[in-house]
Amino acid sequence: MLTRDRILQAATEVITQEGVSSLTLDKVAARAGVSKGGFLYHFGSKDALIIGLLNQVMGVLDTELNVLADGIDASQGAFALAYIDYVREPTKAATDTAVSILAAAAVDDDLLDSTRATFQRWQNRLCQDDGLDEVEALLARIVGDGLWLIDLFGLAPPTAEERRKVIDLVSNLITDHGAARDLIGPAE
Amino acid sequence: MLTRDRILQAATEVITQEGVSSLTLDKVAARAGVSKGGFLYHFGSKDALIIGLLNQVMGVLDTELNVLADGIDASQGAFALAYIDYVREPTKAATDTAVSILAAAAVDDDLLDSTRATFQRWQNRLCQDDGLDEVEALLARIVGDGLWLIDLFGLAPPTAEERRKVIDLVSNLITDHGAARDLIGPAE
DNA sequence: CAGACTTTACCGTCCGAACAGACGGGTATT
DNA sequence: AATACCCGTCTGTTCGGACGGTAAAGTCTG
Repeated sequence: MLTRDRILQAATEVITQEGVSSLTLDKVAARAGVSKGGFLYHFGSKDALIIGLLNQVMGVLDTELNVLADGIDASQGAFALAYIDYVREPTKAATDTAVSILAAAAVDDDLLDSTRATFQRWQNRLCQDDGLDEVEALLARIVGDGLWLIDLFGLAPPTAEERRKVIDLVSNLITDHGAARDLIGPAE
Repeated sequence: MLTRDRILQAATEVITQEGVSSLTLDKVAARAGVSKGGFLYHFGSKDALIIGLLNQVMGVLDTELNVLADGIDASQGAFALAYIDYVREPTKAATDTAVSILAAAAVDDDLLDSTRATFQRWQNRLCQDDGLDEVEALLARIVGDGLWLIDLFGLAPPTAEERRKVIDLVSNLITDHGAARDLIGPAE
């Protein structure tokens, strides 16, 4: 395994196990089995480490999301369905991403720029490429992100069954196109 | 204005304007117009400051949420409607709360314990006291939290119109009890 | 006087970063 | 093939500075 990858993995472990405040260069270097200088050869600064971390975890998430979307048999809204389907249960990749974003926000908000761009790409794909109703697509993302936030901070997370029911509800809303429009109608 | 309150306000300003990493005792004390010793008289540690911060902002949020719920004319689901209604547009109170939670998570995850308890209270009220369908209530909270997360990190936030449409959709889903059940049905 | 509040001065720790140099594989030169 | 050289990788150490926290003295008010 490349030293660089070992460092990234070590950083992820430190954050998930000991929290964002414990993410120090010394600790990451020690856990990666490399000296501090060796660490700094690969990542010239703490910011560089976090950017590398974000690129990795967001890349994994993006890939898994695409794989999931490809496997869904639906004429429309495959990506939207994949997006909420992805949070059916908390995964390691989702957790890693969440804590990385948290770390980035804690250190310097600007580090999230590329992450924001990725989310914008996802949002565009949800709205345009999927040929889905704009509102339904947005709902899928918001629900996905909401569950993700709840998991991240442990804010009264729903039971597995509740979770399943909500995701099924939104999935059906997306699949059954008439339903959402009927619900939107009366309000306008 | 009491020194203690000035300190809390200063802390909020520092976080929102300069980021979580800039939340240092010196900076907060300076902005509050008090010496470091004076600061430490009111908050014995940085942890104490964050706990005080969380108590304040969560208290404000709780109050505003209740006021909003009282003003909603609905036989059922008033609190759920208030919950998503609250995020129709980003408010200062919501932002303050978000960054405070972020700061707490960055410093020490355990500081969020009381915050978790508050969310659990909200969740219980959504499910039980409101006499609303469990799934619809949970959906309201997830959508509310999702929008809140998106605002917090600026992750491809929706336009005002998109935002309104999604919230209306969920509101109608809650108000029109048949709709959700019809959508849940086919999946079981 | 008493107690609440505030200030000044200081300490120990930890962290991010810089740096000089060691090791070693590969390459060019002879 | 032997020598000399280079460069990517990594090591150990060092340093300046910032930060959280302590202690004790001073001030204002009732």
